[in-house]
Amino acid sequence: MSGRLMKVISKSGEYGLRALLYMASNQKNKGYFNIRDMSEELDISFHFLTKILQVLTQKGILQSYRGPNGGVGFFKNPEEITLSAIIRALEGDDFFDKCLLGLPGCGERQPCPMHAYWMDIRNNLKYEFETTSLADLGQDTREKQFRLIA
Amino acid sequence: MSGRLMKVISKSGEYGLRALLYMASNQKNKGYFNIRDMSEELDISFHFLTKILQVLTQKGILQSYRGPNGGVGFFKNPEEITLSAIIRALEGDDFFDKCLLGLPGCGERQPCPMHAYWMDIRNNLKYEFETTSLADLGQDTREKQFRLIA
DNA sequence: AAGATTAAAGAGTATTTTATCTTAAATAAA
DNA sequence: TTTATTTAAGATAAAATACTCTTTAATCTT
Repeated sequence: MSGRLMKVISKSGEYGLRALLYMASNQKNKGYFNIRDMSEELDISFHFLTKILQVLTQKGILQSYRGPNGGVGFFKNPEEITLSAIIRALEGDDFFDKCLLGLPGCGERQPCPMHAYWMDIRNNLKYEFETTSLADLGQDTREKQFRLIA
Repeated sequence: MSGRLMKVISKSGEYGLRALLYMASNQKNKGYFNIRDMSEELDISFHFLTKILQVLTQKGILQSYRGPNGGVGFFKNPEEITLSAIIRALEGDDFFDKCLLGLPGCGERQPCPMHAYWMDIRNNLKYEFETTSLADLGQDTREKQFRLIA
């Protein structure tokens, strides 16, 4: 029962977010990011990362190009990509609506004991995530040289 | 990549918390709660629940008794059991200290891009969980007849 | 057009989490 | 002291998540 940690997001979520932060903080105006290079830079399994970025492409956050000098690039402008959109793409659309106790259909009509309490916290988190853009985080990462690897 | 939800706590965490809320909202001044009965009442696998409650006993939140009319009861007064203590017992002691990106050793000295931002959110959550007692939640549950089952 | 490069897709493996089943140990009651 | 009851503990199974490997499709270069 120990060893588990506040795992708000899955490994896929962690890796996807790290990749996006990497891309946003290494703004190149043209061209695509090579996934192999990124996987080595970030020390993430290449195939696994590929699949995660695929999802982000399917969700309309990234676009991809095959062939020599191919890779992935932003489809939307990082200014318009919220942390919320990223997390929802990677973790599921109902990410911010889940009951703390895991009860299905928990809500105003049939609340669990934690409902009102947890909703406040959740909504706060939701607001924070909705008002933070990838561009902001990327700029911070670049300027303050924040680390993206262990 | 869909179907995953904001899983702040594991199934063990959900079940353990639900059981504690059940106990706190069914205050009997003497005697122990029978685990079999609770497992049926809450629709949680008996053996799994037993193991979870075992952990809460080992962590000094509950006490247990074997044999006829045995069961589990509070070791500490629910007034003095914080939500924080419960979550930490069930999810690990470092629950509120984990990096959103999963980077080991993330902190002031070597922050990830999310560190300051996430720390604020985490600390807020931590504060909320530390200032909420099981007795309060249990009283609410009883008075407002909140549900603990699907 | 042929070959090289790169992401997409699918199948397969490993690890972790969740759940079950069996046996042991403690306690109580007859 | 025997039997019934109940939690503890350990072994096993199933499901979910994380990761790897192989093949395919798109694109570029020559």
